[in-house]
Amino acid sequence: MSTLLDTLNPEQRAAVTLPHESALILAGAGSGKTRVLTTRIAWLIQTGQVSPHGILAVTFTNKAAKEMLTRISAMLPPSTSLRAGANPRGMWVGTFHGLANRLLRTHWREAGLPQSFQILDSADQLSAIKRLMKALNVDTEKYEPKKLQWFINGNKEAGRRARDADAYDDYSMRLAELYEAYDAQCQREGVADFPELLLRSYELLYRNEPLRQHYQDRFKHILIDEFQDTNTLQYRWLKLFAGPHTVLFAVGDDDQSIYAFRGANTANMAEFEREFAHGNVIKLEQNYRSHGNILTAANTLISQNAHRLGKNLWTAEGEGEPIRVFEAYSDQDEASFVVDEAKALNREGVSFSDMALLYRSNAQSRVLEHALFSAGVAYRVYGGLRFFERQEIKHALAYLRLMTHPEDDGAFLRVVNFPARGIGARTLEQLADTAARSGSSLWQAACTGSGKVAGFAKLIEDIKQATTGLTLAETIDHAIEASGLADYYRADKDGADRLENLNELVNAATLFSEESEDNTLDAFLAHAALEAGEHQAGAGQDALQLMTVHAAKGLEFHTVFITGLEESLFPHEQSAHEENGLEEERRLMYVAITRARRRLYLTHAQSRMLHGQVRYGIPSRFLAELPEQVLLHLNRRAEPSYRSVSEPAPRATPANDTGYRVGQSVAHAKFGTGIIIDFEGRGADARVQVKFRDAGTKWLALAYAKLSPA
DNA sequence: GCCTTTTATTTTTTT
DNA sequence: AATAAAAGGC
Repeated sequence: MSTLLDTLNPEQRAAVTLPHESALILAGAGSGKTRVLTTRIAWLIQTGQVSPHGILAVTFTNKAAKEMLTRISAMLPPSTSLRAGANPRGMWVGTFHGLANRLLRTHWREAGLPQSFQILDSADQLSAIKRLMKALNVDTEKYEPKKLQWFINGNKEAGRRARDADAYDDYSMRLAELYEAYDAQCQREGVADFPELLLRSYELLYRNEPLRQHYQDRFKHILIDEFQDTNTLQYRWLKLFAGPHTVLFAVGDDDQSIYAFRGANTANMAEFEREFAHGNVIKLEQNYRSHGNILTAANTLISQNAHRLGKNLWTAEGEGEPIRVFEAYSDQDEASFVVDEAKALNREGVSFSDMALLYRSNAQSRVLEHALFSAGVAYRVYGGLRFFERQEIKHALAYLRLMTHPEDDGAFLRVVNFPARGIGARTLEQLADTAARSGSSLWQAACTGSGKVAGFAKLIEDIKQATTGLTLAETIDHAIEASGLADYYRADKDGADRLENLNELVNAATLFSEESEDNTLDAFLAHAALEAGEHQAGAGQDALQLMTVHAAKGLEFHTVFITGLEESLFPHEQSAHEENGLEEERRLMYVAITRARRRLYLTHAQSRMLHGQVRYGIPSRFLAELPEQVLLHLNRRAEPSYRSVSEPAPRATPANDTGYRVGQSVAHAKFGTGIIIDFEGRGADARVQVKFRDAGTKWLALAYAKLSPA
């Protein structure tokens, strides 16, 4: 027992062994947050205060859930061991969405869903919305499908159905109407989008007293990780599980709240303190991860946010190395710098898997990947194009969905004519009419019809017949062949990759059957929707880790490269239009910095390929917000020293008599500093377009504007 | 009705 | 740059 607690500091120990009352743990980055959470679970079980059956632990990502299970089972004696994925002792550990799904699968009847209801991911949801708008003849110029999706999800995440939605003018009232129609369509087709999983299970427990009583009695302890990321609905969801005797243990860090864009509400922390913790708040401020300079940088940066609960991390470690700042000539130059440094570090003994290459948005990984590939450095990309979101996989999944749940019109439309079987727009219109008139699904209309459409229905039926009794993997394999998907991609000259991915899907199914206790097709389809990014080939190898800053939360590395530190990229220009957008970007930067244990690189490029053209950027304001004494500027030079061999020397700027060139930093008496992004005319007529750090982008006549090189 | 070419649009972050 | 929607030819 004591061994569990031996290595904890006093605050951590206090948190782990808190008596039987709810508490809020404010845990800074690297303060042992996950450790405290998992140790508390192990401690509760070992001291016999609760059986695993009575524990509910909620996380946000699948990665975190897996990590938690692994750590808990390592702390408990083998007899109590918990297989990853399965939970023989009945502990509930998972993401909000995963647990909501579990609840709805168990109580589908009470929740008013078909047993085989399907889950729509964001892309599925958007196409369902487009389909709806088309059927209702909505002007998609005036009402953009994306806007409607945003409206629906925003309302659901706030716990509001269409009738309660914020509607104050004609426009939003129309949106609310469409929201209602969308929900009706989903209900008709027996599908649920992500926020629906939560809202539906919330309503289930809210309305069904015996059921609520059952779960409130069952779960004695509820533990929540990353509490700052909960949205209004998730918080209310949690509260339904909490009976009068339930102990809630919430761990969070307001400085790491980076999901406001999907409804996360940091006010939940204050609310929780008032409603449950009653001043029972423990701060974990000792950081065990990073050296001093890295922490100083992080603290200084985050202190510039106005909205904070307040907290300052400290470390017992020394200052460590300075933070290295590198200004690259171009994005390619930046990439080769990173590759060179990573290789050098690797030679010094740091494994590639202990280095992370972070960026603000997924699109930035391309150039980096290219440089790594050319240099022969193994790397692994997290997120980005997710496996289960590839079109060939989506097609295959659509066939599988039709087999188990034929009312899924979205799946039907996706593959009814893919591969092509002579069923065109005209035919489908007629089919949709028939279906609408009889209030049935496209599938039912197809079955009663004749010709090619009926042939398609028969094809699905045949596949279903032929696969009864087969294993999950065999079923999927057969469906891929019989549907004609495999042949289609075999005939396609660019189809080799896609064929391979389809093969990989069969492998994923095999793996899933081995690991999961429920190996039905429905369970696999839910898994595909909920864990779209978890399946990635190439694990286990010593590879450099590439991911967005968002994806890096909760992880740590010996060395971290933060790339693309330019205005409008990081902070992202979109954030300027959002309320408190800049503060969220700063928290994001804070998260990025605090991922590093020993060494941190911050890089930015003068020019970058963006939207298909070269753009000139100015250094991110976040660089200026860091204390100069912890920084080491690796270069301050005009010429690139790092350039890949394949890349041609930078184009010489056309000779002109002005002494200025595109890409150059300049200072203006009134507008401050900026960078020249375009040039026009010569001599006395010469004008330059300058992107200023604070004053926006302006055209200036060189003869009048008093510019000076900066 | 199918398939290729052109045109437009888009790009934040995730369950 | 890359992809989706639209248009045009077969």
